[in-house]
Amino acid sequence: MDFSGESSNPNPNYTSYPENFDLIIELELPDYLMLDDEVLEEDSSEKALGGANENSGASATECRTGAREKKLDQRHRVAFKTKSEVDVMDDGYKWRKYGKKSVKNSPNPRNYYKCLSEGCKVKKRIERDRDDQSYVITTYEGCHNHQSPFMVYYNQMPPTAWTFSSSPT
DNA sequence: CGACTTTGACCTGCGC
DNA sequence: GCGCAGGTCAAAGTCG
Repeated sequence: MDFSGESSNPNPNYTSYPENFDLIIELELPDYLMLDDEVLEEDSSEKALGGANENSGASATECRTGAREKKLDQRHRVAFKTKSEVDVMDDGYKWRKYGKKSVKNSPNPRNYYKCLSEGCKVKKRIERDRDDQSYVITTYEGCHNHQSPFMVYYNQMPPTAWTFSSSPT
């Protein structure tokens, strides 16, 4: 599967999840299996941490850094599983690989990426499902402080130009 | 030559 | 305190 802008897009709606994607993916990507129970756990622990008010409506400006903030920020983590032959799917953001690590109990290495956008600290991890290697598990951590370049590109175009068809006509 | 990837070393958190 | 596992760094290598 190739999500790059110039090729056919399996689901054009996926471009709409830059900020609240933890919610939106579930609604817009029926082919994706949500694995974000970690996020739910963090939600439940929020009260114990003082009840910082930044639920699913949290904006990029509410991202935090630091020890306690880091824990809170994990609530901005979402994982989903996609059946794909390629490991890295182009989600419209620019990523730089910064690490690769073999994981215990998994024959497949885990790859680590950072968002290349200036000031954006979003990270993602990509690994193959150890039970079914035809699936790729992608975990996003943090929230972008900018729009997807892919989304900006389409925002600049008239709505009539929003054709995602790969038809050569 | 610049941008990006690779990969081994190092750091940190957690369980025992 | 120790060891293990996960996460990050940074130098070297690769590619366009």
